[in-house]
Amino acid sequence: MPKRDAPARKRDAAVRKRDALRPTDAELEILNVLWQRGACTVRDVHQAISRTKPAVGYTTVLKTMQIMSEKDLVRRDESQRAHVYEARLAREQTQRQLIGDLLERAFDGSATKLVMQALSAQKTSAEELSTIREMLDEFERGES
Amino acid sequence: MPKRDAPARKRDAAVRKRDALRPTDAELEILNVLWQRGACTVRDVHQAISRTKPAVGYTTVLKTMQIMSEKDLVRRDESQRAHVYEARLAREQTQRQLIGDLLERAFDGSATKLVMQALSAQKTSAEELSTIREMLDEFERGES
DNA sequence: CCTCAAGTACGAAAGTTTTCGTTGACATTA
DNA sequence: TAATGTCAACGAAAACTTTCGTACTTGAGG
Repeated sequence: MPKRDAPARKRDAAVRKRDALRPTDAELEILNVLWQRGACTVRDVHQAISRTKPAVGYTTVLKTMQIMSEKDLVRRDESQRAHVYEARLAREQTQRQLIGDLLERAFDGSATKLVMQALSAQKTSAEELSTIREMLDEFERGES
Repeated sequence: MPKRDAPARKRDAAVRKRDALRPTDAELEILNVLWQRGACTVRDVHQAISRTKPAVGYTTVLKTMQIMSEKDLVRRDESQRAHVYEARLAREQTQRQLIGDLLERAFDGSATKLVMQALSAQKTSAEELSTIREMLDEFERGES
């Protein structure tokens, strides 16, 4: 008869805590606001999101930000009545994490392939191409 | 009393059908096998995955592949007893889709920023850098 | 002190993803 | 043909995500 006993599968909250949590879509949307505007209250974030995305309730944003606080994706300053939230990681750090993740999951770890697809995913302008070229120069000086 | 009435939220399966579904983690793992080995039976995929990832049941893989078939992520040939599955999209297409998605969600649409983080996400070797440089040359010739 | 507005906290529901046990159909072979 | 093995289908549980209603708390004005 079916009855698997308490699988205790997957990462549990405690384990998850510090190991490079991948933000979900809704979380990333909130992080984008925090990165753009710096430390914010829930109301700030809610209003910012409402501008582009019409219908999402205040408490939905609040709840999500509370969860993000538990996951340690954001830091919360409770000294004021309206708590102030701040992204724990810099945007670039999270971006690298997301890319690293995608690299592993879909590109077999090959940054070259990823860059190649990134450039063909959308037409890249001449200026962008030369920006990237300069970047490569710097990388070559810095690393190898 | 709390009781929101049948929100019918989110994309429903029918709507989702054709519009560039983002494969989930488990789905992507299966797609990786299909891209690498071509058309496969469930058993093939299960064995391939078992090699790197120890404990995931056969029926789990089967069910996931059935769902992928419903979502049209894979095509299924039922003419044999052991159905044969094949990725519907080429690897590169899916990669571009995933990148496009990430670009929007976390990079404000800037491919340049993404490339920059991709290169710093992992140390890129000199050979890789020159490969990318060649790629840029081609792009410049081809496009602008 | 009382009320009102602005906040947070709580909990639950619905949606989505991942997991797998069980069943029954169909082959192979002893 | 009966036993054994392989497979797809089904259904459901558990984890994860998103959503929001409701209740409680607190500070400001009256």
